[in-house]
Amino acid sequence: MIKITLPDGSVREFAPGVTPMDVAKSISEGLARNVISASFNGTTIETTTALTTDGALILYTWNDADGKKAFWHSSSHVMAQALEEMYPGIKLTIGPAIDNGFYYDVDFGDKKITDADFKSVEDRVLEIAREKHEFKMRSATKSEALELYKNNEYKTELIQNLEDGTITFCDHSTFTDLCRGGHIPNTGIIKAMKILSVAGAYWRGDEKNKQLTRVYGISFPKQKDLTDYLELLEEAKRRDHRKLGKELDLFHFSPKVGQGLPLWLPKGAALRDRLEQFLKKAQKKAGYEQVVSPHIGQKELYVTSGHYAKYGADSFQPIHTPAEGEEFLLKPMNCPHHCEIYNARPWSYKDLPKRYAEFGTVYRYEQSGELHGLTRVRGFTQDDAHIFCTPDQLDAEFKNVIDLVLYVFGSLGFENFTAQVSVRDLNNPDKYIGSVENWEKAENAIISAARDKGLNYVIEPGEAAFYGPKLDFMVKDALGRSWQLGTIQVDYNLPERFDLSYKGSDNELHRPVMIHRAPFGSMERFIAILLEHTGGNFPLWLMPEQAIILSLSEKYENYAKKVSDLLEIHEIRALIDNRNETIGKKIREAEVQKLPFMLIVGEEEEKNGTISVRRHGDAGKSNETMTVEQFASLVKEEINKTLKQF
RNA sequence: GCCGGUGUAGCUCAGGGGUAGAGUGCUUCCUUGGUAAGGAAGAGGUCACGGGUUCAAAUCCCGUCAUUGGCUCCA
Repeated sequence: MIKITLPDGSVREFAPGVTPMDVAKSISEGLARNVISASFNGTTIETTTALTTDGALILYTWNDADGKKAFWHSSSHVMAQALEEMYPGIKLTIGPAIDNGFYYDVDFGDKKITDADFKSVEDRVLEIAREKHEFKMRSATKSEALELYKNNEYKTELIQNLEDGTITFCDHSTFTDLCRGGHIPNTGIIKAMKILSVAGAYWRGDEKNKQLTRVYGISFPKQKDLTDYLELLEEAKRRDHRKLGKELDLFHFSPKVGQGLPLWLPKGAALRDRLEQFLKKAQKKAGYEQVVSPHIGQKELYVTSGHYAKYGADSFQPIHTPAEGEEFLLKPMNCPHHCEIYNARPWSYKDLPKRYAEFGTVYRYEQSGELHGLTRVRGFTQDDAHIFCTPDQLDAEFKNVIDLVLYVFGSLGFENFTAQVSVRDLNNPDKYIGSVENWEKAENAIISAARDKGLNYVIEPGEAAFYGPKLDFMVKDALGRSWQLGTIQVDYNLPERFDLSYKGSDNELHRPVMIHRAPFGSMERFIAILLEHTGGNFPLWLMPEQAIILSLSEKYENYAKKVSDLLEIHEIRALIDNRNETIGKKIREAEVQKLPFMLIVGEEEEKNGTISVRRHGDAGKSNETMTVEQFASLVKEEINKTLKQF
């Protein structure tokens, strides 16, 4: 008897020799439709594999990550088959599943695939899918495998690196591929498939190698899922911060100024300023002190910090200076400057921690192909701070920073986030500087802080910065996309390099520990992500303009002004639209501009001393008439819902 | 940096070897309105830049720049 664990957690028994599809067919109809893969003792089982040992068989459904992976990996085989049929002579390399779909890297030789060809490939994939070919795994010897791929240097290279006896193929229909496994039972489950894009990708990710064509696809068990997915992509396009930034007049790029150097327009600058004031206020309460440092520093500064050796001359932006033997660089980070601020005088343990904060603009020469809107730029402002503390204070300081980050996220409506603890890659010790003991101390401090604060965290080996481990906050936006925002990093290295010290109670000099932290990360990136998360409908407290007064005609101009003055007393930011346009048009434009409140004033309102309040997005609803005072308390109440005291 | 796409009016975009197009915005006039576009007239472009092919280039070819989808990178 074989015990089967069903996706709902219940267990059933089956005779030896059943296939996952047999299992699927024998259980409830609804469940059977959802079963797309199965695994036995953690190993994915192919349809032809007979189950002969007792144990728990887990059936994957579309809702499991592993199920999706098997589904998409199988889809990539079918796509490869279609491509091989349609473009004879091409060389297949690898075709894995990714977070959203799958790709296949193909050497098209002298052939080319373009957008116009996608449809016919998709059609062929679905045609093959409908024929319900089973995916069957089989073992092969190394020499067999090499023989099959004698004309494909990529697969040959892969096979050379495999142990004899571990080589397996997967067959379906007329197609065979070198494959580790992890498939759905048959192609028939693939009901919808789309090629999303093609892009260049280096063989094995190495830019010295030949560039292949990466064909990206996605597939689903239902047509509706594909439609929904494409709709999500459309929504993402509508929320693209580059598009919204233009529509809402927030920022602009000028080729004359240079690539990756954003210009902040008045509204965008106001938004930034509001965010900065918000954080400064919280930081003041948390005991931070603002400092200011210049935009450039001597090359020597970065030689001392170790960044120069680590990143190389090419990633710094030098500036021309009069020839006095000095060499200046635009600062790519604020930490060395802050270290020197700390060094301005000697400190006692009684003075620590020192918390230096600065909205510091930094410049990094990012590769041109990397630049992307505001999320990847060459000049940006970090909401940086460096905390210098005694080793004893590290734990408490780290936790304080976590509290600050959580406060920031809460006030801006990011509720869905996880924490990532980035630690060393133990197999690659040369990548890091600093002593092993210090690294261990720092890593343990971060992990215990994350645990004690009840964060939902994962540990990622190999993701640490070269000078220390870090805790990054990964935020999920309204569309479910994950972004890295705030970061907190422990650093035992820079205090050493800059010879930072404090006098302890034992009258001896000691080395402080340094924490780098940036809740927003960078103003540019944060605003970009906030734009995409909110679709431009920022929290009310942050909105550059919270309301707009729409006069019904020019006759009510004076009353509109009166309302505006009253709003100012209540500290509500409002615009007036007195233009000679119809009220419908003014409303439409205010809606497009995403103004939270539209205050309509006409004859009736003037007579009663009231305003008619329309909320953004309230199409077709009847609107409330109230006094300015009532409106002001409504706004305050709304703001207090998101913007808490720190 | 590498591979592909794109670059036409402030914005969104059509067109295309032989007077440059639309919608919207802008200006002026009419209209003075009740919850997502009132009407009319007008101004506005070296078709990214440089070179080549051609009787003729915005259109075809090459290069540059910018931008965009990826790859590599991300202190």
